[in-house]
Amino acid sequence: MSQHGAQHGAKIVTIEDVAIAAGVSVATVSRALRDLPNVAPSTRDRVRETAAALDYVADPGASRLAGGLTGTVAVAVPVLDSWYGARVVAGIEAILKESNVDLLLYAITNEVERQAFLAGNGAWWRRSDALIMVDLRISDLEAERLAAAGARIVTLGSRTPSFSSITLAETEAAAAAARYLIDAGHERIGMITGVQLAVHFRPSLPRRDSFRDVLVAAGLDVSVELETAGGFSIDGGGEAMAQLLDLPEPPTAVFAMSDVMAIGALHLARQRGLDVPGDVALVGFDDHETAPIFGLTTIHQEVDLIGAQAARLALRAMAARNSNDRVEPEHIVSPTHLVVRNTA
Amino acid sequence: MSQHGAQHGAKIVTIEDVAIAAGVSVATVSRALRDLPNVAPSTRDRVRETAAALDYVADPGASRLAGGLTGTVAVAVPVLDSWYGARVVAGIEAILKESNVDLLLYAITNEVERQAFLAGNGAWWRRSDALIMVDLRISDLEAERLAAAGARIVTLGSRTPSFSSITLAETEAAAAAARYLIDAGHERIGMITGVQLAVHFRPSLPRRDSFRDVLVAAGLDVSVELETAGGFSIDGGGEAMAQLLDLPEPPTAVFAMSDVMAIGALHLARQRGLDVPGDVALVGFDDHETAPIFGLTTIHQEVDLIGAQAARLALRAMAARNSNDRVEPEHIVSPTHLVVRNTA
DNA sequence: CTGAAAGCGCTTACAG
DNA sequence: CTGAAAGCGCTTACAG
Repeated sequence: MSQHGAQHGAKIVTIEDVAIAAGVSVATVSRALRDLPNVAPSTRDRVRETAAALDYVADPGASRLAGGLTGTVAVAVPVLDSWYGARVVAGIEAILKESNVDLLLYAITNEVERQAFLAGNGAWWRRSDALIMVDLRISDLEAERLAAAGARIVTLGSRTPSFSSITLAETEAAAAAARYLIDAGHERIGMITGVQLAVHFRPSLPRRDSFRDVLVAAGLDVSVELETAGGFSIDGGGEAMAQLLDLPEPPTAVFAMSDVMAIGALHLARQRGLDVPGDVALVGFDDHETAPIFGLTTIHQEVDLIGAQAARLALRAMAARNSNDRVEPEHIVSPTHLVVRNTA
Repeated sequence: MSQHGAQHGAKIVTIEDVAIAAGVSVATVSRALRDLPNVAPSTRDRVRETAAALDYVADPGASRLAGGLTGTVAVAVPVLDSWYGARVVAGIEAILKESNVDLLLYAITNEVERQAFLAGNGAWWRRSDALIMVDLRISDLEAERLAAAGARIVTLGSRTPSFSSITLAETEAAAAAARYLIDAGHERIGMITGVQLAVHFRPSLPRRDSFRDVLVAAGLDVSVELETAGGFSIDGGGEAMAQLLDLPEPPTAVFAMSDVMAIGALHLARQRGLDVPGDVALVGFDDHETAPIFGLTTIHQEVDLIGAQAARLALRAMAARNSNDRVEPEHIVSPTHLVVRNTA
């Protein structure tokens, strides 16, 4: 006997075991278990019961090899250990688990990795039935190519014509934040963006653009020195804030494009003895779990829900493979709203 | 032609393509690429080059089916979207990526899932070469059985004789916290534990026990009402704190077994107009990224390092399968230390 | 509605 | 040191 089976020694139940026990052929077991047509209802039931009794689960590797599904969804995230990233992945996992689908996790941290990942020599391609890309840049052309090659993808945070997507209603949200600050009488407003992190990281761009647009429309100054980058970290947020406050003519209000950066900014302002919002008003983005504690005025987004929705879209894409339909991409825009607390 | 290959359409390079291109048999390619003995150095080099040129990667499913490795490590965590959980997973991912090993992620949230997971009908068993269990309870007996069945496991946060492990030097740390508070003159000390979360979640137990031991040794009161559970959440920490403060004779110092709970506790104390540490001193555990911002006195642990170490142990366990050695389990104790800031 | 057979891409004895 | 062959556990045409 080969060494095989000796390693992860649990007596593995194969499709043949089920076939014998149910008194049918392996082909019938295969069909019955996957709900394919042309199986007598009574047979289907019997096979199902035997399989359940035997605790049978099809080997994903063998299944895929033979042309079936792997029962796996790949998830690619730029930053795993951020509040947002972790929550989205957790949200995805919870839904996949319900359908008994496994999750293959990839952290794609830079452009080189991103390219290699999408290129196709990447592993997800042969190990999963669908891919969820979290806040990873993808051009319409890239998406089109991948779709043509048969990839099943769900994009989160960016949108292409080819794949289902979930994007934030952040244009509206950022605009709302801008209007709120303008209505409060601010005329010099700074921004802490996240761009430093990487070119391939989408979300801060529309956020920034729409915020800026409102300022422009209101005739306010939007010169470059009013825009700093905080790299989506606490310390980065603090440094960005310092830079803004050190300006000859510092802003009286600041919009930070993530709560984590806002927290850093808030801390720095207070360290300098400034009153927030008295001396500088501050608006964040995310509604982080600690936002209530800091009394942070911020833009709320439904992070948990987003993950769940992405998972459901991915599941739908997998299922479609069975029926061989090319599913019509579905585009979800996740709502956001301004939560006014004490910093603005 | 079957539908196969049509789905994830990228022209997949197989071992046969490499064999033909290199002018050898597939067996030789297989051996050369996996560094098995009995391959002429020149052949090995040639095969390697051709494989690289062709961007060949062995199909993990096929490889495992035939008795080889999957190139995958499974990771099981109780809570994915906690500061600790996310960081550990991120730390693991970073190291695995270096070796081109994929990560299969499972959230194991309750005892039922835990049992099913370890039982062997769980999917990781046939999909990965090793498993990293993060803060999941496992008895010596369970571990022994799994080891006998050939499982390759690394436990993080608990320790068994059978598998390599990483545990925190938390006994010392908790004791240090206790002594620190006692030396500061506190005679009535409360605890906010995390136990509510679940029985299967290890870490808070030794933490609690050793803290308690020092109190006992110092002759202090350790009656049950001084111990509350905060479920590892901000709000839970706040509620636990409220409970302690509402005691007829409230504690003058509190040890929260996670920073997140400590933050909730701190917030609640301040909401009640109490001065920290003037009215109640507070010590946390973790050294969370916001701990400096809150000025939280806490116990620092090397979360990033822990993940990396776990990944390396798992990689070692995988490699050992090749040489068929049963690796001697390695037990790492990760250092911790008290960081004194402003809350105690 | 069901089964026998081929084949997916690998690895491992077995010969040479 | 190398190759031909068997087989891992599945799914899918192809017959019936």
